[in-house]
Amino acid sequence: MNINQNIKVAVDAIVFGYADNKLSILLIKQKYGVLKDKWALVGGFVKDNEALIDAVNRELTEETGINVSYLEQLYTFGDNVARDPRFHVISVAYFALVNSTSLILVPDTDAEDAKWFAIDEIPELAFDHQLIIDTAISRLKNKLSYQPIGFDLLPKEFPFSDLENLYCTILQREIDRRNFRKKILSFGFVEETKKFGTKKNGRPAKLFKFNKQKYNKLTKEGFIFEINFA
Amino acid sequence: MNINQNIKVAVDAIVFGYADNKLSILLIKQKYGVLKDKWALVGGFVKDNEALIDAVNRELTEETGINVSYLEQLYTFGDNVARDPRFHVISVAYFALVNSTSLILVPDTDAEDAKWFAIDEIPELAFDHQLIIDTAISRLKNKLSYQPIGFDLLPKEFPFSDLENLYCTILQREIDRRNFRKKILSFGFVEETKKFGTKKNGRPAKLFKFNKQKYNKLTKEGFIFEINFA
DNA sequence: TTCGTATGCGTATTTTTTACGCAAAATTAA
DNA sequence: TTAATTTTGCGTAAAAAATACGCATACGAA
Repeated sequence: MNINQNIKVAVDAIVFGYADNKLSILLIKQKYGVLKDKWALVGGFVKDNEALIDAVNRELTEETGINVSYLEQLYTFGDNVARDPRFHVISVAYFALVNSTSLILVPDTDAEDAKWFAIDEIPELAFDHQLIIDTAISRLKNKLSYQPIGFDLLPKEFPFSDLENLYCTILQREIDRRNFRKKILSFGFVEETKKFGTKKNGRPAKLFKFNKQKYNKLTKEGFIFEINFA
Repeated sequence: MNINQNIKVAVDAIVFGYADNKLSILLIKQKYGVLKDKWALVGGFVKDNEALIDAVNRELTEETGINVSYLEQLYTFGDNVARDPRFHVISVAYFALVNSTSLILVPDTDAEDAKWFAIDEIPELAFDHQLIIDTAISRLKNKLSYQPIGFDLLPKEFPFSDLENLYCTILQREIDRRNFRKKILSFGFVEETKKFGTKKNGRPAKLFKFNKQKYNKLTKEGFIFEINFA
């Protein structure tokens, strides 16, 4: 069998972070090529005999040095054959979350500039990266309701109000504080610690933590995570 | 920028059909190459400057001549770099449904042999195609509960018991006939026709049909499809 | 006619969701 | 110091949805 095919394979990562009641995405300023000075997603070409997931992790390390707490394949973009003006490239996009204590960026490793952009302040992007981001946001919104990924955007220990605000912010709707708390606690895998958070005013809040082992155990027993508030 | 990359891009389609209370997948017998006589998914290499979705549709037409009623991207398999023994190939897998009136196969177009295999009678497959199928079945099970794709596996008009059995078969659990009917009908987009189905015994059943326009309209108004029975 | 089988409609019970009142513990303003 | 303000934490009642199940109906077959 003789195959003559000249399509390049890239990976891109949409890295989400959450801080100060805002959802942000990590972007890289291109330093070379026709796209110099344009912002783009973390990503690059896959190497020969390199697994896709290894390629993403490599790019994440090389370009940002950041440690993601969640990573999954999002979608493969390859219906617009002219998405890259240079040649035919398909991009396997990945969806990543980092917890808010890891939000500080290390100095650039690869002579590139990485920066967080709030979701509603994304600059003009290279390629079809805005489409990719829109897809990722949509996935994040959906997943939040049937998978406990919100915890991957928070520090290990957090006050309940932070979790609640995270849901409000990302889902863009109001939530009844008391019912939300009741529901989450009824699951049994969010446990209180003995610590208290320090806030400017108001009653000090107990800090809680997500017990992943317990969540996994419950899941194996048939528990299905689901949060829906009208 | 100079890129030297030698990765091939393929597409594969997992085509589901439903008949006689059984879920089946369409497979193709390989006639050439090292994998001669092995069964494989519908698929092949993407052409230069060909959109991924066009490649899938082309392969579906060339290899099966079948008309799918639902098609979506499933997942891109590229973590096992040796999944194809010949060279580095990543495969963008698609998930397809055909309604049971289109289940009859046309004579082979491309000197290839296509055949339906019940989900529990899949033969040994080429490449990592069993893994791809497992992923697809898992997706089908999930989607069935939050998207009305069951209708894409049935003929235009069907008795309620067929829909109910489809859910039982795919989700592999019992459903209360009466509650299931009540719930589906409460949605408002499954309408009764004046026709009656002909069965061997028992009371003749009204035929129903899925009104897609109505479903789309409700969805735009905020309706969210969901079926969950314990 | 009677029996077996599958359809079609209804109602009661349980569980979950939703709405919302209010005390407690802190900071800030008076 | 005291009162006002803010945020947390707990509870209870009403509304809605899920579940369980009874039973008449309509056909073919014995």
